[in-house]
Amino acid sequence: MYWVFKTEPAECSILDIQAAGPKGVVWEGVRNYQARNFLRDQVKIGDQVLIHHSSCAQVGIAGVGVILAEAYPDPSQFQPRSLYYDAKSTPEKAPWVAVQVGFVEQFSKVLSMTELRQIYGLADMQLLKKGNRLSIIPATKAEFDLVLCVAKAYSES
DNA sequence: GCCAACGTTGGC
DNA sequence: GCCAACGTTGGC
Repeated sequence: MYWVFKTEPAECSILDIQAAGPKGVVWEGVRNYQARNFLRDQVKIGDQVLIHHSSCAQVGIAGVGVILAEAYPDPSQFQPRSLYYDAKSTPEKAPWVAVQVGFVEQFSKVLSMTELRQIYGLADMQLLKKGNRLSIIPATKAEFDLVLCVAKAYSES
């Protein structure tokens, strides 16, 4: 499948994923049940992920990642010092999961939402829908390919 | 910092 | 299990 993962670049940017090397980064801190369900049940090894930078100066899709490891208990839920600590989590009953995300490519330019909205074929993309707050969003192959195509067009211009 | 759109909580 | 109040997300 194809996905859009939202991240705050101050936390984990496309460059951080690149810097992490072949092991990739731990995609942790998802604390929304709908997003958790996607992560736990449907995100599979080899799935490709559009990395979307949010809450920052340059909001938009910054590059591509790939799933290197499927859902396992999110370590941050057990760490009292972590922002993502969940006092109710126990090793027996751990509701939150993490995956491992590896680097594929960084776009030559962050694709903003206004730019993407202008692309014929992306009109129905969930990421672009008003009020969308999910941090793990499924995308279609057509949408994924189109976004890559737009990124490529920019890199050649 | 505004505010729309959700998600979560808790009294009943 | 309803629903109002409150909290959070996130683009702008």
